[in-house]
Amino acid sequence: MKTRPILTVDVVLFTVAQGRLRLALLKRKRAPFEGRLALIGGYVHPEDDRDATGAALRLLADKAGLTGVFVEQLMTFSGADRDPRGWSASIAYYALVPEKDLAASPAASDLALVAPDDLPALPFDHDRIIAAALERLRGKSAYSSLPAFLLPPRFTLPQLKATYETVMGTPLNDSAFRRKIMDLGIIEPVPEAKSPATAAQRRPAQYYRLKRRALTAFDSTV
Amino acid sequence: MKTRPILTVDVVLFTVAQGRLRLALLKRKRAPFEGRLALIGGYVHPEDDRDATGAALRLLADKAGLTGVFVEQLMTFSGADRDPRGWSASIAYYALVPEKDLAASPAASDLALVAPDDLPALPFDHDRIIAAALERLRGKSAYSSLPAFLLPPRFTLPQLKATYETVMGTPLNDSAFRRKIMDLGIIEPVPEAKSPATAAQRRPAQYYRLKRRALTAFDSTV
DNA sequence: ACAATAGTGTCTGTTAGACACTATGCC
DNA sequence: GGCATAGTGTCTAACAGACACTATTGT
Repeated sequence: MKTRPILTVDVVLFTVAQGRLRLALLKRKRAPFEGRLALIGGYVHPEDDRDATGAALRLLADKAGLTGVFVEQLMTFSGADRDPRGWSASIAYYALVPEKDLAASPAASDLALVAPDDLPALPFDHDRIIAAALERLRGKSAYSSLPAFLLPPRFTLPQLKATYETVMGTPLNDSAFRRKIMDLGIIEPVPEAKSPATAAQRRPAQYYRLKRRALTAFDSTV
Repeated sequence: MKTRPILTVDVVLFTVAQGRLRLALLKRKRAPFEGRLALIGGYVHPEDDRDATGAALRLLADKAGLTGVFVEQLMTFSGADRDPRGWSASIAYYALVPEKDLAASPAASDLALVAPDDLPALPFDHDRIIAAALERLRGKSAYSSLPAFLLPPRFTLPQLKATYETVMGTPLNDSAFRRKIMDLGIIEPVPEAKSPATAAQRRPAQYYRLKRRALTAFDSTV
């Protein structure tokens, strides 16, 4: 048999930090493009990985020190020219992680958090992968609970609204947002749980959480 | 280096025939599952294929005798268990083709046209791939011109409406359909072109066509 | 009482569905 | 003129944005 194509996985890891949507890049430790910032990626390990999603989760654990992250397959980028090593296919994923989880990771210091507008020049076709991930994240956020995965397990509606606004880049109407999010039926109030009141935020807010289904990583068909 | 995973491409080829949505399956000519009906698929050929989309188009040309088909990447199915040959990844595509093109293909007699409700037992995880393709086709049809690729280059609005209804499986409101399709701005009337009137269809209908952009195969990011 | 944010109720403009209506061709 | 399908106009109900209003806390 002739040599098979290279098969890799790349993960676009999103978070919201300092009020902006950012993605985590990592300095490559090996050739090609050693030392350059790039997406979190690596080879599929057929012995270790149950499937490509498993490979994505392993990469997030090994290289970013993260477990229990939301990941979803984006699409596969392939071709003869995208990798100097030869014909390759990269199964791309995007992942959403709360800022605190990132900060608490043992690998936090390795990660460069950059806003999509401030991307450096990236190796391979990682700029195309990021563009596709952004488009998917924004498109899907409009009618799903996606941005909630950028928040801690318990969050208030004002926090959730702010996260949607950060992801989408547009301000939202308050009452319309509440109506829509409740109609979607994807979150539920946490009984008896209100956010602490502070000097700045007088009235406490009700805590909500995503309704039970995969709070952990999962792979959806859409 | 350890052995690399198997990389294949599979295509879910849709058409509308006898008023129903159908997909084309092909008898496998090689092991594993020789002689069984399955999706149109095969190995990626790094020497021949520019990228995975190129491989999908090559497979459609070689195995189904079709060129100029609309194809779009669906997602990639991977894992240790889906193929008896070992850890594999299949980059799945779906394709839309007018019934007449299929009938005119030299390979027409090789293709089995089956409705999604009447699928035989399929090898690999082809049932999952088909389920995902159906969900994508239906989901995306609601707000795009996708179903138009199931029709000839020139079509009437009643034909287009019937195709949407066949794909979605639900009846549509006539005037709302016209409004929406015109608002989307994806089709335009063919000047001076009306369908012939018949005994059954007294009044001729205006022909429309998709507005110029990729009428040929293309690969979109969403 | 007041400041500050959380949360609700209501008005209004836009849009999608229902459906009656008109238009065009062949017999 | 009648029939069959193409295509349009209009009424209405559902929904999203705007925004004023009430609610709840700490000082």
